[in-house]
Amino acid sequence: MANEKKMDQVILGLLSHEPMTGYDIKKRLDTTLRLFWNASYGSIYPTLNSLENEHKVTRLQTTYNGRDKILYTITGEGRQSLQQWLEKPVVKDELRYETLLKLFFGSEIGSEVTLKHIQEFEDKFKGELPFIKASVKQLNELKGENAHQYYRLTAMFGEKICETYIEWCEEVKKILIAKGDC
Amino acid sequence: MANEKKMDQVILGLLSHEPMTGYDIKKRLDTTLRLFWNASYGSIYPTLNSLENEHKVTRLQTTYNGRDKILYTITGEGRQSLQQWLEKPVVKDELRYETLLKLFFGSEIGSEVTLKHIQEFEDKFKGELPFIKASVKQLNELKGENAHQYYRLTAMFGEKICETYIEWCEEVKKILIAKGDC
DNA sequence: TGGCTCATGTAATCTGTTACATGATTCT
DNA sequence: AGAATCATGTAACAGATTACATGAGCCA
Repeated sequence: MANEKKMDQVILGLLSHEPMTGYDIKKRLDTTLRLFWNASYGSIYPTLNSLENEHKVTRLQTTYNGRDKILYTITGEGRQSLQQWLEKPVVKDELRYETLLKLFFGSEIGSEVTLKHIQEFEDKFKGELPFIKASVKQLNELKGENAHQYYRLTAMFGEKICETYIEWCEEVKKILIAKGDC
Repeated sequence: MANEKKMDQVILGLLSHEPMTGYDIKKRLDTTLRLFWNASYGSIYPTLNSLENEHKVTRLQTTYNGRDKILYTITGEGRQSLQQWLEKPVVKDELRYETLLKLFFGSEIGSEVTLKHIQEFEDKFKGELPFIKASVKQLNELKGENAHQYYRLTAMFGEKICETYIEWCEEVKKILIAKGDC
C-alpha cells in the first residue's frame, strides 16, 4: 500500500504514554488497539530504528532479569512531531471486511455457505465483547489519568460496534434461513 | 501488504453479476461497495489482464457511441475459481480507523482538536446515511433477483454501523465537551 | 472553447507482511 | 525436559497506490 506511513505516528503515540520496547509495542497493538489498528514486528523494529535516527526517540539498553531489552523513550522532538500529526485532519478511515465481500457475492454460492461466514463473524465479535466490556467498566471507575479517558472512548466504540455487528448477524441469519436457497 | 490477493476475487465477483469494463468496476467499487471495499485503476486493469491470461474472463472490444470500451465477461473457469474462494473461510476482516488512533492519543493534543476529528467523522457518515437508506428501501421493495437480496444485507450493515457511529460520536462529544481540557 | 466524464493503461514507489533466524528465561 | 513466552531483528516479496500519460465525446 502506497499510503501515508502511519507507523511512525502509532509508535510515537504509544511512547507518548510511556517508554516501551518493540515487543511491548507489538503487545499493545495486539490487545488494546486490536480493534482499530495492527502491525507486525517487520514494521515495528525498522520504524523504531528510523525514529531514533531522526532523534524522535532515544534507546536505552537495559537488562531485566537477565533479559536484554531496548527501552525506547520519546524525545521532545518526537512529541512535537506527534502533535503536528494529531492536528492534521484524518486522511483515511478504512474498513475492509472480506466477510462483507463474500456476503455480497453470496448468490454465487448460496445461503448455506454464506451462513457459515456470518456465524464465524458473529462468533468472533461475541468472543471479543467480554474483554471490551471489562475494559470499559474498569476505565469508567478509574477516573484518573487523562490518557485513560481517551482510551475509554475508543473502548466504548469497540463495545458499540461489536453489539451492532451481533445484532446485524442475527437479522441476516433469520433472512438467510428463511429463504433457504441452498 | 503481503496479504492474500483478493483483487482477483473481487473482480470475478462483480463480473459474476454482469459483464463490465474496468471503468465500470471502479465505479461499482466507489459506490455500492464503498463501505467495505475499494481499489484503484492501478490494480484493476492489471488484474483484468492477468485474469484473461488465466482464462477466467474473456474480453470483448466494443464501440458504444464512438467510444471504445473493453467489456469483460466471466468464464466457467472463472466462476469455478470464484466459488472455490467463496467456500473458503474468511481470512481477514480489517478495520483501520485513523480517527480512532487520533482519539486514542488525544491526551497529547487535548479535547478541542480531538473534537474536530470526531465531528468530521460524524459528518462523513451522516452524509452517507441518506444514500444507504435509499438503497435499503429500494432493495426491500425489489423482491426480484437473488443477487439483490445479498446486496441488501450488506446495505443493512452499512445502515446499522452508520447509525451506531453517529450515536457514538454524540456520546463522545458530550464527554469531551464536559471535560474541556484544551 | 473549456471543462467534465468516459475510458484504458503504465512506471515508480511505498508500505508492510511473511518467513526465517537466533537465543535466553520462565513455567509446568 | 520441553513448551511457551520474552526479545530483537532481516530479507524477500507482495500488493497496492499515486501520479502520469493519452485521447475521445458530451454539455454549456
